[in-house]
Parts: sequence; C-alpha cells; structure tokens
Amino acid sequence: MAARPRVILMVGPTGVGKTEAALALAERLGAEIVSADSMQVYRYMDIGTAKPTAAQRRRRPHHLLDVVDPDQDFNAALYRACALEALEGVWARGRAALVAGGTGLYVKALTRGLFAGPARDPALRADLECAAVDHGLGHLFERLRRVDPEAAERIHRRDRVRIVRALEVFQGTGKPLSRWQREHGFGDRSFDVLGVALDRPRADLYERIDRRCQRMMTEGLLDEVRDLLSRGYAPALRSMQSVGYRQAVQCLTGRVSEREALSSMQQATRRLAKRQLTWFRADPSLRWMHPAGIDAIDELCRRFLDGASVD
RNA sequence: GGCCAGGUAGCUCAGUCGGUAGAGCAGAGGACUGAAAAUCCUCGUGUCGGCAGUUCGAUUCUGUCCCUGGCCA
Repeated sequence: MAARPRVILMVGPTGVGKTEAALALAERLGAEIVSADSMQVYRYMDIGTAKPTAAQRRRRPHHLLDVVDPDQDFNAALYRACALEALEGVWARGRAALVAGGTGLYVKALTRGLFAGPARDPALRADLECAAVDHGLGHLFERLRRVDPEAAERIHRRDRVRIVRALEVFQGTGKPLSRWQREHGFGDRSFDVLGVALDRPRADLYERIDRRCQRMMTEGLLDEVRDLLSRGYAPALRSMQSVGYRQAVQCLTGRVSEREALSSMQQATRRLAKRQLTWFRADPSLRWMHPAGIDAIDELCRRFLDGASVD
C-alpha cells in the first residue's frame, strides 16, 4: 500500500516567531511553505499582516500568499481548495510540505475537511441580517431554536455570525447545520500530519507584539492603508476590519491619534494571540515547542518524514 | 521647613455614618465546520501606605511616621 502523503504543520499565536522559524525549518528540510493565514492571502496588505518579505520569500517557495484582492471573498473552504492544490504541487515536485500559519479554522479545514454544505449565500444573508435588525437577534435565535435545537444549544444567543450561518445552512438545504456537522465530524483525513505549535512565555510574547506593532507604524502601515483606501478598498471590508487595518483607518479618518491607534492595535493583537492560543490548546495532537528549539523540531520532522513513528 | 490634597486590585478611581470592599480599564480562561485578525461567553481577596491608640471590632476615628502632588517660604 502506498505511503500516505505527509505534511508538517507549524502553528502558533501572532508574533511568536512563526515566519522565521518556518523558514529556517523549510531550509533545513528543503520544504516548501504553504501559508495558513487568513489575512496574508490579501494582496497589497503586507506590513499590517506581517507577510513574509520578498527577501524571505526568495529563500523558499511560499504558497497561498497574495491570492485575492482585499475586496474579494475568501473563506475556509476556498482556503482548503487552494491549499490542497498547492500541496499536490509540492508533493509532485518531491518536496516536503510545511503548512505554517496562525488561522486555526483554516488549518482544521485543510487537515480535516469541512462538511459539504452550501457556501455563503449573499442574498439569504442579507435577508437574515435585515431580520436581525428589524426584529432583533433574539428573534433569529428563536427561529433557529425551532428548526435546529441542537445547534441553538451550542450557539450563544448573541453570536450573530453563527446564528446567521446556521439559518443559512438550514434554509439553503432543508437540513439542519447540526446534522451536517454530526455527519461530517471533521472526518476528511487524506494525509498524515505532524503538528508543532509554537509558544513562548506570555510576557515575552506580548513584548514582541508591542514592538512589532510599533515597527509596523514606523515601516509605513499608515501609508499602506492610505494606499488601500485610495485604491477604493472600503473600511467596511472584512479585510480592512482586521487587526491593525481597523485602527489605521480610525487614525487616518481623524477619529483617534496615531498614538491611540498604536496602543489599541497592540491590545487587539495581544487579544488575537490569546484567542489563537485557546484554539490551538484544544488540539491534543499538537506538540508545543519554543521557537528557539529549532534543532529539536528539525529532528522530530526528519523522523516523521522518514516514516518513523514520532510518538 | 510650613500649609493643603492624596496613598484602596497591575492602572484610574468609588466606597465603607466603625462590622475586613467594588466599578471601568488592563489581564486570565473558554467556545468556534464557507466572515475566523471575525463573532461570542465566563472570571474581581486586595497586608484598603507603616506603626501605635480608642473600640467587642479600625480600611473607616485619633496620633505619629513614610511616600506622592500642589501652594507658601
């Protein structure tokens, strides 16, 4: 029986040092890097997403960076499709594949699949959002409780995004979200994964985050955002609502000072890092390492790629 | 040196007519199946500046000392 394809996965909170660690590891292993970052997929958003620089990208091939414009839809399913295609290419070239990034849902979508339900339906969503405004979110939640009590049990009554999605799935397919999810159960596993999660002491992480945000400002984040706005990308876009961009827009429109924008960006980034850690902690298959432990990570990866058991 | 105002949670402060205290922010933990850098949930014990006095009981009243800010010399 043919050996299943293998991928190495490197995840961790923003600012922990993933980019450099992944690059160093990829160089040692001769691997190609497949990004798992929901914001680095956007073109023209470089400084604020801490996208690998041109110089870094020359060191090893990178995939899934700059794949859409900031006003285009992107989501976990598209990510999965693009990333699978990239992985096929890497394998075809006989290289090792290193998936690296901080977007937990994208990583899960890639490694374990998504239920085969409907994509988002803009017209239906618009209706649901209107209903939420007209009758209140509680009304939508009650509707969900009637059609999919199991989902309503798990989704909080104030979680607008998930309530709308659950109703969208039900109304689009006549089948409750909870049933789609139960039947799928994240069961698509077409390759073997060695997952490494990076972390460092919280104080170090936060200090790095604060410094990095400051550096983004001096490296021209505000100019980057000014440029995005002048290309016609509206502040309401999902890409423009992300950490750093949101605050930069507030600064450019005069609602906050540059100083305030920086400190709220630092805080938002710290909170993001914390949420990422929460996500990754829930995955018992990950091996937690300090980014400086590159030798140990390298060693582990070699054994995994050679087909040995890593347990 | 004198006078005044302060010293309470990591920070800013509220409060206790004497019965050992609570907000905001910071922070922590969690959820997550086509918006995920999004969206959402939960969490407040701290020598109430030190010491002494009064009191059954002091963070609260009194004295004293220390510290900070302001004004005067």
